[in-house]
Amino acid sequence: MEKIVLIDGHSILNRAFYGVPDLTNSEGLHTNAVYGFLNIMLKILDEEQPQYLAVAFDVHHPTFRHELYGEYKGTRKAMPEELREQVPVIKEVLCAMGVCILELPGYEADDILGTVAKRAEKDGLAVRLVSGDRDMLQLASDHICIRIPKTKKGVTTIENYFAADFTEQTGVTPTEFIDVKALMGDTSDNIPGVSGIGEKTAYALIGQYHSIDQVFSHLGEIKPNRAKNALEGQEEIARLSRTLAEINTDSPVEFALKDGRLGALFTPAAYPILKRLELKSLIKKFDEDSLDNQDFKEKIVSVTDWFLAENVFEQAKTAEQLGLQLITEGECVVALSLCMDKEKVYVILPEGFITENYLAGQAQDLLNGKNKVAVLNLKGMLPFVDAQEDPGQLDLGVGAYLLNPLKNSYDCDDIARDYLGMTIPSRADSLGKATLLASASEQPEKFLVYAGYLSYVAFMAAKKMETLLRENQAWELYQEIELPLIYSLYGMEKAGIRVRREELEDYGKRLKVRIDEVEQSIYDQVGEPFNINSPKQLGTILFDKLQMPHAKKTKTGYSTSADILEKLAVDYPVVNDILEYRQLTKLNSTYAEGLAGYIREDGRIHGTFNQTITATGRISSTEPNLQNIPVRMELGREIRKVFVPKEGCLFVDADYSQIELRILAHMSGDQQLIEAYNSGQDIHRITASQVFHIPFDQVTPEMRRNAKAVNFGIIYGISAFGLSEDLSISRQEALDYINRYFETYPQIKVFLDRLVSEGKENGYVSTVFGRRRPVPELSSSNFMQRQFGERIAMNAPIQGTAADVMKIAMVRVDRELKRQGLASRIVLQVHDELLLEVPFAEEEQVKALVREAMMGAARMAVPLEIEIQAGKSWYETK
DNA sequence: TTTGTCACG
DNA sequence: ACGTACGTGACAAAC
Repeated sequence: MEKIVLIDGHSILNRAFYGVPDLTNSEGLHTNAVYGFLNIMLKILDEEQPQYLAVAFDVHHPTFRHELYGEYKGTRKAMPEELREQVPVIKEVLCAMGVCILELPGYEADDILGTVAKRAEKDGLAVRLVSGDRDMLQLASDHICIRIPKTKKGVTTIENYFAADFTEQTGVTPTEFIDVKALMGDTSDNIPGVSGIGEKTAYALIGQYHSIDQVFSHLGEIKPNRAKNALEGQEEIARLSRTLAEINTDSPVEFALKDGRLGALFTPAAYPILKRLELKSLIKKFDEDSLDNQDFKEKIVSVTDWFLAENVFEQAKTAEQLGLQLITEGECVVALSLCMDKEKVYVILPEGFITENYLAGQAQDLLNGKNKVAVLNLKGMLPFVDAQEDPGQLDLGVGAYLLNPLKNSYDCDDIARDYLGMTIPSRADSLGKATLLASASEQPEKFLVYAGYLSYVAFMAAKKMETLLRENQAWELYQEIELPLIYSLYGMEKAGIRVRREELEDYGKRLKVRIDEVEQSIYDQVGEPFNINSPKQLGTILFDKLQMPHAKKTKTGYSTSADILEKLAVDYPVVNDILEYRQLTKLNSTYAEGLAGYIREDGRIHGTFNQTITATGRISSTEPNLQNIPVRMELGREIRKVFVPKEGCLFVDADYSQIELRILAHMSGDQQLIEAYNSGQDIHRITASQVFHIPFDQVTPEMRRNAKAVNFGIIYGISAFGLSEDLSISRQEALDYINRYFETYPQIKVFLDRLVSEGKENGYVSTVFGRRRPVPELSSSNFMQRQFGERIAMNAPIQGTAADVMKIAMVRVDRELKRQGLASRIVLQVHDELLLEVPFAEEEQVKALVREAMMGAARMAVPLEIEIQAGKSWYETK
C-alpha cells in the first residue's frame, strides 16, 4: 500500500518553536522552529517511508469561517516575532527540498489537509496526518492516522491515533468529536460552544446520543438538569459551532498525487539555505559528491613541478593583487594556495624540489612584496614566514570580524557566504575529521578543492572587504590597530611565558593533601561519600537529605553556586568545607594540572591570543587561558609565583587604573566626573561623597564599597536588580542609589540614554575609534532580550574603547621596543594589564617607555593613569 | 554536546 | 509574569 504524509505546517512550526530552545544563526535570525520542524518531518519520513508528502499552510486571509462568524479567530492568532520570521524561511527550505506546499485562500490548513487526506484515502493510500493540533483527530479513520508530536525535555515522542485508538481513549468516534467540540466550544479558536457545557458534559452527552441533533431531540430526558437548562434554546449556536468546528473535507484544493511525489530532500538548492541557517546537524546529511564544485575544480592547477612553481611565483610577484594562504599543520607546510585571477587557482605542494621551506620562503616574499596580498589568517602563517606588517596585507578574518564581531567563525566558507554570496563546503564538509596532512595524501581531490578555495576566496573577497571596511569607517581601525596587532599577538605567542614546572607540581601536591582532608571531613559530616563536584549529587545531599532551605533553582535542579552556598554557610558549617573543596579542586584541575600540560620543551607556555572572538573588541586567550590566572584570593594568587621571567630578566607589569570608568568620563563628557578624576583623589570615595552628600573625609568604607558597586553597575549597563544582587540590598534601595547617581552625574544619564537610542536607530553602537557592535537584541519582541540589548548598548562602547586603547598601547610598546633596539618583549595582555619580560639592564628604560606608550595611547578628557611594578615573578608585581 | 560552576578583567 | 548586571575560557558531570 502506498502512503502519503501530510503535515500541518503552522501547527508543527509552532510546536517546534516552543519545544526547541532559542537558536539563532550569526545574522541573528531565529532558527529553532525551522530546525525543530525539519527534525520532526525527517523523523516521521524515516519512520513511515512514504511515497508522497505535502505540507499545508494557512494564508493570512479571512476564511469561510470568518464569514460565518465574525468573532472566529482560527489561525489568525498572535505570533511572536521570533516565530513569525521563521514562516517564510521554512517555506523556502521546503521549496528548495522539492516538498509540495499547499495553501488556499479562504480555507485553513486543516481544511486542505482534510480534503487531501480523504481523497487519498479514497484512492487507496495510507494517510499519516502530522499536526500538533488535536482538532485534527476528527479526521482519524482506519486508513488515516493522526500523529501528534510532543516534545518533553528535548525528546520528541509522537502519539498516534487511528479511529479505533481515538474512540478507545475518548469514548466517542472521530466524527462525534466534532459535535463534542461544538458543545464545549474552543476558546483558542473562539468557537462559542454552549455556555455551561464543559468538556466532561460534552463528552458524556455525545457519548450517549452520538450527535447534536440527537441531543436536542432528546432534550427532555437529559440529566443532570444543569446540562438540560444550559442546552435549552442553544440549538442554533450549537449548530453554528459545529459548522465552525468541522474540518472541510471538500475544499477546492488543487493537488494531484504526483505533485507530492517524494524525491531527494537534501538537494543542491537546499544546501545554501541550510548553510545560511547554520543548522549543522542537517548540513551533515548532504552528500558532498552530489554538490556542485565542478566549476571550481576546473580552475584548480595542482603544482608539484619546481619549474612550474618558479614560473607561478614569478608571475605572482608582478600581480597587483593576489589571494594567498600558506596551509600548515603543526610544524609542517602542507601546501601553498595562490590565486591572482578569477579563472585560476594554484595549489602548490611540497614535493621533489619544492620543499616546505621553499614554499614558506615564497609566501614570505609575497607578503613582504609590493602587491596587495589577501589572506584568510595571517597570524597562522607567521610561524613559517618572517613577515613585516605592511598596509598591503589584508587579513580577511580580522576584516570580517570588524564588519561583524558577532559571528562565531571567520573561516573560508563564512567569508565566501557573507562577502561573495557563495556556498562552498567548510573544512569539515570537505575533509571531515581528517588532518590536512592525511587529506593531502589520502584524498587529494578533496584536499585540492579545500586548499584552492582558501586563496580563491581571499582573492575574490579582498576588494569587497576593503570597500566595506572603508564604508563602515573601520579601515583606519584595521590599518592602524588590528593589522599591527596581529604581529603583536604573534609576538606574545612566540615568546610564551616561563613557568616553573616543579614548583607548579609542588603546588598541586599541596592542594591535593588539603583536598583529601576536606573531602573526608565533608563525608564525615554528611554521613556518606558522594561526588562533591557534581551539582546534582551535591544538591540532593544539601537540600533533600540535609533539608537546607533552597533559595534558587536552575532549570535542571537546585542551584549550588558559591553565592547560594555562602548564605547557607552561616548556619551549616559543612557548607564552608564544600566551598573550600570547590576552590581547591578548581585550582588543582584548571591551574595546577591544567597548566602543567601546556609547558613546552623550552619550559614556557605558548598560549594562543585570539583576535576575532569577542563581541566588544577585546582579545581572548586560549589553550591555556592566561587571562584568568587567579589573583583575588591569596591561595590562588600563589600560582603566580610559578610564572617567572627567563634568566637575566625581570617582569615589568603595567596596568591601567580604572580605564573603563575614565573612558566613561571621557565619552559622556560629564563635568563632575571629569573633575573628580582631575582632582587625583580616590574615585570611588569621591563618588560616595558626591552621591551621598557627605564630606569626602567622612565617607565610610561601606559607602565607598557601595559607590564602587554602582560605578561598576553603570559600566555594565545598570539595572536595579543586578545592583541589588551584588550588594545584597533591596531592589528599591538599589534603585535609589542609581537615581542618586544620575542626579549627581546627569551627563552620564544623557550619555547612556543616547547610546541606547543610537543602538536602536542604527542597529549598532560604536567605540571612540569606530569599532562597531551590532545589537540585534534591541529590536527583539521579547522584553528580556530588549533589556539585555540596552545593557549591551551601554557597555559595549565603554568596554570596546578600553580594548581599543589597550591595543593601541600594545602596538606602540612593540614599535618603541623595536625602535630603541631593546630585547624586552610583551608576554601577556590581560585586558587592562601588560606583562613584559625585561632584561635587568633595560628595566628603567622599559618602564619609561611603557608608561609613555600606555598613557599616550589616547587623548582623553581625563588622564590615563597606569600603575607599574617590577618583580621576579608575576606574583611579585602586584 | 550541554550545563553548572568559577577563574579573570 | 517574566528573570537579568558586561565580556571571556576551562573543567567536570550529565545528557
